[in-house]
Amino acid sequence: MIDIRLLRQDPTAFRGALTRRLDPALGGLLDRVVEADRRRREVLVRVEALKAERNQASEEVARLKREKQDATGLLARLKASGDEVRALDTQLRAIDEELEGLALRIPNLPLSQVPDGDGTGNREIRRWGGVPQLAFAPVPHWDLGARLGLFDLPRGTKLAGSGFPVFTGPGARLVRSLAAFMLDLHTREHGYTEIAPPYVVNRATMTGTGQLPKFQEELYHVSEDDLFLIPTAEVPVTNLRRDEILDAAELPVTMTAYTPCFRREAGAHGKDTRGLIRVHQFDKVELVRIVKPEESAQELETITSHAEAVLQKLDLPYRVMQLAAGDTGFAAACTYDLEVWAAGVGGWLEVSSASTFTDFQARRANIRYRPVPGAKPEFVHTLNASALAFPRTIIAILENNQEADGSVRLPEALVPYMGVERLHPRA
RNA sequence: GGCGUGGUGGCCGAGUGGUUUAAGGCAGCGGUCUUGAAAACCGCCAAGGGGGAAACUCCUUCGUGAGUUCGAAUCUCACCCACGCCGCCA
Repeated sequence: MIDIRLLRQDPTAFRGALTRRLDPALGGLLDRVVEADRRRREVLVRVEALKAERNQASEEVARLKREKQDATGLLARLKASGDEVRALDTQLRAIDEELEGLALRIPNLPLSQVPDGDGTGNREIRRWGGVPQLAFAPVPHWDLGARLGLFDLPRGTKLAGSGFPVFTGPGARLVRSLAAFMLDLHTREHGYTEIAPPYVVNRATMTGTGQLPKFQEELYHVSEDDLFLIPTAEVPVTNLRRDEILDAAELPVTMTAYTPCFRREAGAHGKDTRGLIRVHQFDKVELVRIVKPEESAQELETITSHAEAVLQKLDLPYRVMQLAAGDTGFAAACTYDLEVWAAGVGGWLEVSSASTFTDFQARRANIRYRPVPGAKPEFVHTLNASALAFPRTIIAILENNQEADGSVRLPEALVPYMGVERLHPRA
Protein backbone atom coordinates (compact mmCIF):
# COMPACT_ATOMS: atom_id res chain seq x y z
CA MET A 1 0.00 0.00 0.00
CA ILE A 2 1.24 3.43 -0.87
CA ASP A 3 1.58 6.13 1.77
CA ILE A 4 -1.18 8.59 0.93
CA ARG A 5 0.36 11.27 3.11
CA LEU A 6 3.51 11.06 1.03
CA LEU A 7 1.41 11.54 -2.09
CA ARG A 8 -0.28 14.55 -0.48
CA GLN A 9 3.01 16.10 0.64
CA ASP A 10 5.01 15.77 -2.56
CA PRO A 11 2.74 14.78 -5.45
CA THR A 12 5.33 15.68 -8.09
CA ALA A 13 8.04 13.38 -6.74
CA PHE A 14 5.46 10.65 -6.16
CA ARG A 15 4.13 10.80 -9.70
CA GLY A 16 7.64 10.99 -11.09
CA ALA A 17 8.63 7.76 -9.36
CA LEU A 18 5.48 5.95 -10.47
CA THR A 19 5.90 7.10 -14.06
CA ARG A 20 9.01 4.93 -14.21
CA ARG A 21 6.77 1.87 -14.01
CA LEU A 22 5.65 2.63 -17.57
CA ASP A 23 1.99 1.94 -16.80
CA PRO A 24 -0.10 4.58 -18.59
CA ALA A 25 -3.14 3.82 -16.38
CA LEU A 26 -1.39 4.96 -13.19
CA GLY A 27 -1.72 8.69 -13.79
CA GLY A 28 -5.49 8.52 -13.92
CA LEU A 29 -5.58 6.20 -10.94
CA LEU A 30 -3.53 8.70 -8.92
CA ASP A 31 -5.86 11.52 -9.94
CA ARG A 32 -8.78 9.53 -8.58
CA VAL A 33 -6.91 8.76 -5.34
CA VAL A 34 -6.08 12.44 -4.79
CA GLU A 35 -9.69 13.41 -5.48
CA ALA A 36 -11.14 10.74 -3.17
CA ASP A 37 -8.65 11.70 -0.46
CA ARG A 38 -9.75 15.33 -0.74
CA ARG A 39 -13.45 14.42 -0.54
CA ARG A 40 -12.76 12.10 2.37
CA ARG A 41 -11.19 14.83 4.49
CA GLU A 42 -13.92 17.29 3.53
CA VAL A 43 -16.68 14.98 4.79
CA LEU A 44 -14.58 13.89 7.75
CA VAL A 45 -14.15 17.44 9.05
CA ARG A 46 -17.93 18.04 8.90
CA VAL A 47 -18.98 14.78 10.49
CA GLU A 48 -16.38 15.04 13.24
CA ALA A 49 -17.53 18.54 14.19
CA LEU A 50 -21.11 17.27 14.36
CA LYS A 51 -20.08 14.32 16.49
CA ALA A 52 -18.14 16.54 18.86
CA GLU A 53 -21.28 18.66 19.33
CA ARG A 54 -23.40 15.58 19.80
CA ASN A 55 -21.05 14.09 22.37
CA GLN A 56 -21.08 17.29 24.36
CA ALA A 57 -24.89 17.52 24.26
CA SER A 58 -25.18 13.86 25.23
CA GLU A 59 -23.19 14.56 28.36
CA GLU A 60 -25.53 17.42 29.08
CA VAL A 61 -28.55 15.08 28.70
CA ALA A 62 -26.97 12.65 31.11
CA ARG A 63 -26.39 15.43 33.61
CA LEU A 64 -29.98 16.73 33.35
CA LYS A 65 -31.40 13.23 33.80
CA ARG A 66 -29.19 12.64 36.80
CA GLU A 67 -30.50 15.85 38.32
CA LYS A 68 -34.09 14.89 37.39
CA GLN A 69 -34.49 17.90 35.10
CA ASP A 70 -36.35 18.12 31.81
CA ALA A 71 -34.29 17.41 28.67
CA THR A 72 -36.94 17.16 25.95
CA GLY A 73 -35.84 20.30 24.07
CA LEU A 74 -32.26 19.12 23.87
CA LEU A 75 -33.35 15.63 22.79
CA ALA A 76 -35.39 16.98 19.88
CA ARG A 77 -32.42 18.91 18.54
CA LEU A 78 -30.14 15.91 18.97
CA LYS A 79 -32.43 13.70 16.93
CA ALA A 80 -32.07 15.95 13.89
CA SER A 81 -28.29 16.08 14.13
CA GLY A 82 -28.21 12.30 14.64
CA ASP A 83 -29.84 11.83 11.24
CA GLU A 84 -27.29 14.10 9.64
CA VAL A 85 -24.39 12.26 11.27
CA ARG A 86 -25.75 8.96 9.98
CA ALA A 87 -26.01 10.29 6.43
CA LEU A 88 -22.48 11.68 6.47
CA ASP A 89 -21.09 8.49 8.01
CA THR A 90 -22.63 6.46 5.20
CA GLN A 91 -21.11 8.83 2.67
CA LEU A 92 -17.73 8.61 4.40
CA ARG A 93 -17.76 4.81 4.40
CA ALA A 94 -18.41 4.78 0.66
CA ILE A 95 -15.52 7.18 0.05
CA ASP A 96 -13.20 5.16 2.30
CA GLU A 97 -14.06 2.01 0.41
CA GLU A 98 -13.49 3.70 -2.93
CA LEU A 99 -10.18 5.15 -1.75
CA GLU A 100 -8.91 1.82 -0.46
CA GLY A 101 -9.98 0.02 -3.61
CA LEU A 102 -7.99 2.50 -5.69
CA ALA A 103 -4.94 2.68 -3.42
CA LEU A 104 -4.59 -1.11 -3.29
CA ARG A 105 -4.06 -1.10 -7.06
CA ILE A 106 -1.15 1.33 -7.04
CA PRO A 107 2.25 -0.38 -7.15
CA ASN A 108 5.25 0.31 -4.94
CA LEU A 109 7.61 3.15 -5.81
CA PRO A 110 10.88 1.93 -7.38
CA LEU A 111 14.03 2.90 -5.47
CA SER A 112 16.05 5.70 -7.04
CA GLN A 113 18.96 3.42 -7.99
CA VAL A 114 16.66 1.15 -10.04
CA PRO A 115 17.39 1.73 -13.75
CA ASP A 116 14.78 3.22 -16.09
CA GLY A 117 13.05 1.27 -18.81
CA ASP A 118 11.25 -2.00 -19.46
CA GLY A 119 12.81 -5.48 -19.44
CA THR A 120 15.42 -4.41 -21.97
CA GLY A 121 16.73 -1.95 -19.38
CA ASN A 122 17.60 -4.72 -16.91
CA ARG A 123 21.22 -4.42 -15.85
CA GLU A 124 23.65 -7.30 -15.39
CA ILE A 125 25.37 -6.83 -12.03
CA ARG A 126 27.69 -9.83 -11.93
CA ARG A 127 28.22 -13.33 -13.23
CA TRP A 128 29.38 -16.51 -11.48
CA GLY A 129 30.72 -19.76 -12.93
CA GLY A 130 31.71 -20.71 -16.44
CA VAL A 131 29.18 -21.71 -19.10
CA PRO A 132 29.87 -25.40 -19.85
CA GLN A 133 31.29 -26.20 -23.27
CA LEU A 134 29.81 -29.53 -24.37
CA ALA A 135 31.59 -31.61 -27.03
CA PHE A 136 28.22 -32.76 -28.41
CA ALA A 137 24.82 -31.27 -29.15
CA PRO A 138 23.15 -30.74 -25.75
CA VAL A 139 19.80 -32.45 -25.24
CA PRO A 140 16.95 -30.40 -23.75
CA HIS A 141 15.70 -31.45 -20.31
CA TRP A 142 12.32 -32.75 -21.52
CA ASP A 143 14.14 -35.42 -23.52
CA LEU A 144 16.64 -36.09 -20.72
CA GLY A 145 13.83 -36.43 -18.20
CA ALA A 146 12.04 -39.00 -20.31
CA ARG A 147 15.19 -41.00 -21.07
CA LEU A 148 16.30 -41.03 -17.42
CA GLY A 149 12.78 -41.72 -16.11
CA LEU A 150 12.73 -38.56 -13.96
CA PHE A 151 9.35 -37.12 -14.88
CA ASP A 152 6.28 -37.94 -16.92
CA LEU A 153 4.62 -34.91 -18.45
CA PRO A 154 1.89 -36.68 -20.49
CA ARG A 155 0.55 -38.49 -17.45
CA GLY A 156 0.58 -35.23 -15.47
CA THR A 157 -1.59 -33.79 -18.20
CA LYS A 158 -3.92 -36.76 -17.84
CA LEU A 159 -4.30 -36.09 -14.11
CA ALA A 160 -4.69 -32.33 -14.02
CA GLY A 161 -3.81 -30.77 -17.36
CA SER A 162 -0.79 -29.34 -19.11
CA GLY A 163 1.67 -27.74 -16.69
CA PHE A 164 1.19 -30.19 -13.85
CA PRO A 165 4.35 -32.32 -13.99
CA VAL A 166 4.67 -35.72 -12.37
CA PHE A 167 8.11 -36.62 -11.00
CA THR A 168 8.92 -40.30 -10.88
CA GLY A 169 11.55 -42.57 -9.31
CA PRO A 170 14.94 -40.80 -9.14
CA GLY A 171 13.22 -37.60 -10.34
CA ALA A 172 10.91 -37.64 -7.32
CA ARG A 173 13.90 -38.33 -5.12
CA LEU A 174 15.69 -35.38 -6.73
CA VAL A 175 12.80 -33.12 -5.72
CA ARG A 176 13.00 -34.42 -2.15
CA SER A 177 16.78 -34.05 -2.11
CA LEU A 178 16.66 -30.45 -3.33
CA ALA A 179 14.18 -29.58 -0.58
CA ALA A 180 16.36 -31.13 2.12
CA PHE A 181 19.55 -29.63 0.71
CA MET A 182 18.21 -26.09 0.43
CA LEU A 183 16.47 -26.13 3.81
CA ASP A 184 19.57 -27.52 5.50
CA LEU A 185 21.72 -24.80 3.95
CA HIS A 186 19.44 -21.94 4.96
CA THR A 187 18.69 -23.18 8.46
CA ARG A 188 22.21 -24.34 9.37
CA GLU A 189 24.44 -21.85 7.58
CA HIS A 190 22.22 -18.79 7.07
CA GLY A 191 20.27 -18.87 10.32
CA TYR A 192 16.70 -19.05 8.98
CA THR A 193 13.85 -20.62 10.95
CA GLU A 194 12.06 -23.32 8.99
CA ILE A 195 8.31 -22.83 8.52
CA ALA A 196 5.76 -25.31 7.17
CA PRO A 197 2.75 -23.09 6.35
CA PRO A 198 -0.73 -23.75 4.92
CA TYR A 199 -0.92 -23.99 1.13
CA VAL A 200 -4.27 -22.19 1.00
CA VAL A 201 -4.91 -18.74 2.46
CA ASN A 202 -7.74 -16.25 2.80
CA ARG A 203 -8.32 -12.90 1.08
CA ALA A 204 -6.75 -10.77 3.80
CA THR A 205 -3.54 -12.77 3.55
CA MET A 206 -3.41 -12.46 -0.24
CA THR A 207 -4.06 -8.73 0.05
CA GLY A 208 -1.30 -8.34 2.62
CA THR A 209 1.49 -9.32 0.26
CA GLY A 210 -0.09 -7.68 -2.80
CA GLN A 211 -1.53 -10.56 -4.87
CA LEU A 212 -5.04 -9.19 -4.34
CA PRO A 213 -7.02 -7.34 -5.47
CA LYS A 214 -5.16 -6.82 -8.74
CA PHE A 215 -3.93 -10.27 -9.67
CA GLN A 216 -6.82 -12.56 -8.76
CA GLU A 217 -6.88 -14.09 -12.25
CA GLU A 218 -3.39 -15.48 -11.60
CA LEU A 219 -4.57 -17.44 -8.55
CA TYR A 220 -6.35 -20.75 -8.11
CA HIS A 221 -9.45 -20.09 -6.05
CA VAL A 222 -11.45 -22.51 -3.89
CA SER A 223 -14.79 -20.79 -4.22
CA GLU A 224 -16.66 -22.94 -1.71
CA ASP A 225 -14.50 -21.53 1.12
CA ASP A 226 -13.20 -18.37 -0.59
CA LEU A 227 -9.62 -19.56 -0.18
CA PHE A 228 -6.70 -19.25 -2.57
CA LEU A 229 -3.85 -21.64 -3.37
CA ILE A 230 -0.56 -19.94 -2.60
CA PRO A 231 1.51 -18.83 -5.63
CA THR A 232 4.60 -18.66 -3.39
CA ALA A 233 5.48 -19.30 0.27
CA GLU A 234 6.13 -15.56 0.52
CA VAL A 235 2.38 -15.14 1.04
CA PRO A 236 1.78 -17.28 4.15
CA VAL A 237 5.23 -16.70 5.64
CA THR A 238 5.23 -12.87 5.41
CA ASN A 239 1.64 -12.79 6.66
CA LEU A 240 2.55 -14.81 9.75
CA ARG A 241 3.19 -11.45 11.41
CA ARG A 242 0.19 -9.62 9.94
CA ASP A 243 -1.43 -7.20 12.42
CA GLU A 244 1.42 -7.56 14.89
CA ILE A 245 3.71 -5.11 16.63
CA LEU A 246 7.20 -6.61 16.94
CA ASP A 247 9.95 -5.78 19.41
CA ALA A 248 13.01 -4.22 17.80
CA ALA A 249 15.10 -6.93 19.48
CA GLU A 250 13.30 -9.57 17.39
CA LEU A 251 14.52 -8.09 14.11
CA PRO A 252 15.54 -9.28 11.66
CA VAL A 253 12.96 -12.09 11.62
CA THR A 254 14.29 -14.63 9.10
CA MET A 255 12.19 -17.54 7.86
CA THR A 256 12.45 -20.18 5.17
CA ALA A 257 9.75 -22.49 3.83
CA TYR A 258 9.49 -25.32 1.32
CA THR A 259 6.08 -25.35 -0.39
CA PRO A 260 4.39 -26.08 -3.66
CA CYS A 261 3.43 -22.97 -5.64
CA PHE A 262 0.28 -22.74 -7.77
CA ARG A 263 0.05 -20.28 -10.65
CA ARG A 264 -2.63 -20.11 -13.32
CA GLU A 265 -0.24 -18.38 -15.73
CA ALA A 266 -3.27 -17.08 -17.60
CA GLY A 267 -2.31 -16.16 -21.14
CA ALA A 268 1.19 -17.69 -21.03
CA HIS A 269 1.22 -20.46 -23.62
CA GLY A 270 3.54 -21.60 -26.38
CA LYS A 271 6.94 -19.91 -26.30
CA ASP A 272 9.18 -20.58 -23.31
CA THR A 273 6.68 -22.90 -21.70
CA ARG A 274 8.00 -26.23 -22.92
CA GLY A 275 8.93 -29.02 -20.50
CA LEU A 276 9.45 -27.69 -16.98
CA ILE A 277 10.19 -24.10 -17.93
CA ARG A 278 6.79 -22.70 -16.97
CA VAL A 279 4.31 -24.87 -15.07
CA HIS A 280 1.16 -24.40 -12.99
CA GLN A 281 2.47 -26.25 -9.95
CA PHE A 282 6.06 -26.31 -8.78
CA ASP A 283 8.05 -26.57 -5.57
CA LYS A 284 10.20 -23.83 -4.18
CA VAL A 285 12.22 -22.98 -1.10
CA GLU A 286 11.58 -19.38 -0.15
CA LEU A 287 13.43 -16.94 2.11
CA VAL A 288 11.65 -14.12 3.95
CA ARG A 289 13.23 -11.38 6.07
CA ILE A 290 11.35 -8.84 8.21
CA VAL A 291 13.76 -6.02 9.01
CA LYS A 292 14.23 -2.49 10.34
CA PRO A 293 13.67 0.12 7.59
CA GLU A 294 17.19 1.52 7.79
CA GLU A 295 18.63 -1.94 7.18
CA SER A 296 16.60 -3.01 4.17
CA ALA A 297 19.13 -1.94 1.50
CA GLN A 298 21.89 -4.03 3.08
CA GLU A 299 19.37 -6.82 3.74
CA LEU A 300 18.61 -7.08 0.02
CA GLU A 301 22.28 -7.82 -0.64
CA THR A 302 22.28 -10.37 2.18
CA ILE A 303 19.19 -12.26 1.04
CA THR A 304 20.44 -12.25 -2.56
CA SER A 305 23.74 -13.75 -1.45
CA HIS A 306 21.83 -16.52 0.35
CA ALA A 307 20.03 -17.44 -2.87
CA GLU A 308 23.33 -17.27 -4.79
CA ALA A 309 24.91 -19.65 -2.28
CA VAL A 310 22.51 -22.36 -3.42
CA LEU A 311 23.57 -22.00 -7.05
CA GLN A 312 27.24 -21.91 -6.08
CA LYS A 313 26.99 -25.07 -4.02
CA LEU A 314 25.19 -26.76 -6.91
CA ASP A 315 27.96 -25.49 -9.20
CA LEU A 316 25.46 -23.88 -11.58
CA PRO A 317 26.62 -20.83 -13.58
CA TYR A 318 24.36 -17.79 -13.16
CA ARG A 319 24.14 -14.06 -13.61
CA VAL A 320 22.57 -11.42 -11.35
CA MET A 321 20.25 -8.98 -13.08
CA GLN A 322 18.93 -5.79 -11.52
CA LEU A 323 15.45 -5.28 -12.92
CA ALA A 324 14.52 -1.98 -14.52
CA ALA A 325 11.66 0.00 -12.97
CA GLY A 326 9.21 -1.07 -15.68
CA ASP A 327 10.01 -4.76 -15.15
CA THR A 328 9.90 -4.74 -11.34
CA GLY A 329 6.97 -6.58 -9.75
CA PHE A 330 3.93 -4.74 -8.35
CA ALA A 331 4.91 -4.83 -4.66
CA ALA A 332 8.70 -4.62 -5.03
CA ALA A 333 10.86 -1.49 -4.83
CA CYS A 334 14.03 -3.16 -6.07
CA THR A 335 14.58 -6.67 -7.45
CA TYR A 336 17.56 -8.82 -8.39
CA ASP A 337 16.77 -11.79 -10.60
CA LEU A 338 19.17 -14.72 -10.58
CA GLU A 339 19.32 -16.35 -14.01
CA VAL A 340 20.86 -19.80 -14.33
CA TRP A 341 22.49 -21.04 -17.51
CA ALA A 342 20.68 -23.97 -19.14
CA ALA A 343 22.79 -25.65 -21.84
CA GLY A 344 19.98 -27.66 -23.44
CA VAL A 345 17.59 -24.81 -24.10
CA GLY A 346 20.63 -22.61 -24.65
CA GLY A 347 19.67 -19.66 -22.49
CA TRP A 348 19.44 -18.00 -19.09
CA LEU A 349 16.45 -18.98 -16.97
CA GLU A 350 15.11 -16.95 -14.04
CA VAL A 351 15.56 -19.28 -11.08
CA SER A 352 15.25 -16.78 -8.26
CA SER A 353 13.90 -13.31 -7.63
CA ALA A 354 15.16 -11.36 -4.62
CA SER A 355 13.28 -8.20 -3.67
CA THR A 356 12.86 -5.55 -1.07
CA PHE A 357 9.28 -4.41 -0.65
CA THR A 358 10.27 -1.52 1.62
CA ASP A 359 7.17 -0.71 3.72
CA PHE A 360 4.69 -1.58 0.93
CA GLN A 361 3.71 -5.04 2.20
CA ALA A 362 4.09 -3.95 5.83
CA ARG A 363 1.43 -1.26 5.29
CA ARG A 364 -0.96 -3.68 3.63
CA ALA A 365 -0.37 -6.42 6.19
CA ASN A 366 -0.03 -3.94 9.08
CA ILE A 367 3.29 -5.30 10.38
CA ARG A 368 4.99 -2.82 12.70
CA TYR A 369 7.73 -2.68 15.31
CA ARG A 370 8.73 -0.40 18.17
CA PRO A 371 12.16 1.12 17.49
CA VAL A 372 12.65 1.38 21.27
CA PRO A 373 10.38 0.15 24.08
CA GLY A 374 7.51 2.58 24.60
CA ALA A 375 8.03 4.34 21.26
CA LYS A 376 5.36 4.67 18.58
CA PRO A 377 5.10 1.66 16.26
CA GLU A 378 6.56 2.04 12.76
CA PHE A 379 6.18 -0.13 9.69
CA VAL A 380 8.88 -2.74 9.13
CA HIS A 381 10.42 -3.53 5.77
CA THR A 382 9.95 -6.96 4.20
CA LEU A 383 12.12 -8.87 1.74
CA ASN A 384 12.02 -12.22 0.08
CA ALA A 385 13.97 -14.39 -2.33
CA SER A 386 13.39 -17.72 -3.98
CA ALA A 387 16.23 -20.03 -3.04
CA LEU A 388 15.43 -21.68 -5.31
CA ALA A 389 12.54 -22.61 -7.62
CA PHE A 390 12.91 -26.32 -8.33
CA PRO A 391 11.92 -26.91 -11.97
CA ARG A 392 14.49 -24.55 -13.46
CA THR A 393 17.13 -25.74 -11.00
CA ILE A 394 16.44 -29.27 -12.21
CA ILE A 395 16.60 -28.08 -15.83
CA ALA A 396 20.04 -26.56 -15.25
CA ILE A 397 21.39 -29.61 -13.38
CA LEU A 398 20.23 -31.98 -16.12
CA GLU A 399 21.18 -29.91 -19.13
CA ASN A 400 24.54 -28.62 -17.90
CA ASN A 401 25.79 -31.89 -16.43
CA GLN A 402 24.77 -34.25 -19.22
CA GLU A 403 27.48 -36.38 -20.79
CA ALA A 404 27.98 -38.05 -24.14
CA ASP A 405 26.80 -41.45 -22.89
CA GLY A 406 23.42 -39.95 -21.96
CA SER A 407 24.03 -39.94 -18.21
CA VAL A 408 23.89 -36.92 -15.90
CA ARG A 409 26.48 -36.20 -13.23
CA LEU A 410 24.92 -34.91 -10.00
CA PRO A 411 26.37 -31.89 -8.18
CA GLU A 412 28.53 -32.99 -5.25
CA ALA A 413 26.29 -31.22 -2.74
CA LEU A 414 23.35 -33.44 -3.74
CA VAL A 415 25.18 -36.77 -3.67
CA PRO A 416 24.62 -37.38 0.06
CA TYR A 417 20.89 -36.73 -0.42
CA MET A 418 20.55 -38.77 -3.63
CA GLY A 419 22.74 -41.69 -2.59
CA VAL A 420 24.22 -41.88 -6.10
CA GLU A 421 26.66 -39.74 -8.06
CA ARG A 422 25.06 -40.11 -11.45
CA LEU A 423 21.69 -40.62 -13.15
CA HIS A 424 21.62 -43.20 -15.94
CA PRO A 425 19.28 -43.74 -18.90
CA ARG A 426 16.70 -46.45 -18.39
CA ALA A 427 17.59 -49.76 -20.01
C1' G B 1 -22.46 -30.73 9.97
C1' G B 2 -25.54 -30.24 15.05
C1' C B 3 -25.75 -28.14 19.99
C1' G B 4 -23.40 -25.14 23.71
C1' U B 5 -19.92 -21.35 25.68
C1' G B 6 -17.10 -17.32 24.59
C1' G B 7 -14.36 -12.97 21.64
C1' U B 8 -12.64 -6.12 25.75
C1' G B 9 -5.80 -2.38 24.81
C1' G B 10 1.21 -5.44 23.75
C1' C B 11 -0.77 -9.56 27.42
C1' C B 12 -4.41 -11.04 31.42
C1' G B 13 -9.02 -9.33 32.97
C1' A B 14 -13.61 -6.30 35.22
C1' G B 15 -17.65 -4.09 33.07
C1' U B 16 -25.97 -5.47 31.24
C1' G B 17 -28.10 1.96 28.11
C1' G B 18 -25.56 8.09 30.26
C1' U B 19 -19.42 10.32 36.09
C1' U B 20 -16.43 4.24 31.24
C1' U B 21 -12.77 10.55 28.76
C1' A B 22 -12.74 1.22 29.34
C1' A B 23 -11.62 -0.47 36.50
C1' G B 24 -7.59 -3.51 38.16
C1' G B 25 -3.22 -6.35 37.16
C1' C B 26 1.21 -7.87 34.08
C1' A B 27 4.85 -6.15 30.74
C1' G B 28 7.31 -1.46 29.25
C1' C B 29 9.25 3.72 30.23
C1' G B 30 10.74 7.65 33.84
C1' G B 31 11.74 8.86 38.98
C1' U B 32 12.72 8.25 44.58
C1' C B 33 15.78 5.10 47.48
C1' U B 34 20.70 2.23 46.66
C1' U B 35 27.95 1.70 45.82
C1' G B 36 25.19 -1.02 41.87
C1' A B 37 20.99 -4.07 41.27
C1' A B 38 16.57 -6.16 43.29
C1' A B 39 12.45 -5.00 46.34
C1' A B 40 9.27 -1.11 47.82
C1' C B 41 7.00 3.45 46.62
C1' C B 42 5.53 7.59 43.02
C1' G B 43 4.42 8.99 38.04
C1' C B 44 3.77 7.86 32.75
C1' C B 45 2.03 4.20 29.50
C1' A B 46 -3.38 1.62 23.31
C1' A B 47 -3.86 2.23 18.09
C1' G B 48 -5.61 4.78 13.83
C1' G B 49 -7.45 9.16 11.38
C1' G B 50 -8.46 14.65 11.07
C1' G B 51 -7.83 20.15 12.21
C1' G B 52 -3.99 23.68 13.62
C1' A B 53 2.14 27.64 12.44
C1' A B 54 2.22 25.90 17.31
C1' A B 55 0.33 25.16 22.11
C1' C B 56 -3.27 22.09 21.57
C1' U B 57 -7.71 19.88 20.01
C1' C B 58 -11.42 16.67 17.81
C1' C B 59 -13.16 11.94 15.89
C1' U B 60 -13.04 6.61 15.57
C1' U B 61 -11.96 1.71 17.50
C1' C B 62 -14.45 -3.44 23.01
C1' G B 63 -14.41 -10.01 16.76
C1' U B 64 -16.94 -7.96 11.73
C1' G B 65 -21.20 -5.77 9.56
C1' A B 66 -26.20 -4.01 9.80
C1' G B 67 -30.01 -2.20 13.19
C1' U B 68 -32.74 0.07 17.77
C1' U B 69 -31.74 4.81 20.54
C1' C B 70 -30.92 11.67 21.69
C1' G B 71 -26.86 8.31 23.33
C1' A B 72 -24.38 1.25 22.62
C1' A B 73 -18.58 -2.49 25.08
C1' U B 74 -23.72 -3.12 27.12
C1' C B 75 -30.02 -4.30 23.55
C1' U B 76 -31.53 -6.87 18.39
C1' C B 77 -30.14 -9.53 13.77
C1' A B 78 -26.56 -11.72 10.45
C1' C B 79 -21.72 -13.31 9.76
C1' C B 80 -16.55 -14.62 11.24
C1' C B 81 -13.29 -16.86 14.69
C1' A B 82 -11.89 -19.78 19.17
C1' C B 83 -13.04 -23.53 22.69
C1' G B 84 -16.15 -27.84 24.50
C1' C B 85 -19.43 -32.02 23.53
C1' C B 86 -21.83 -35.04 19.65
C1' G B 87 -21.63 -36.88 14.48
C1' C B 88 -18.37 -37.94 10.30
C1' C B 89 -13.27 -38.88 9.04
C1' A B 90 -7.00 -39.23 7.46
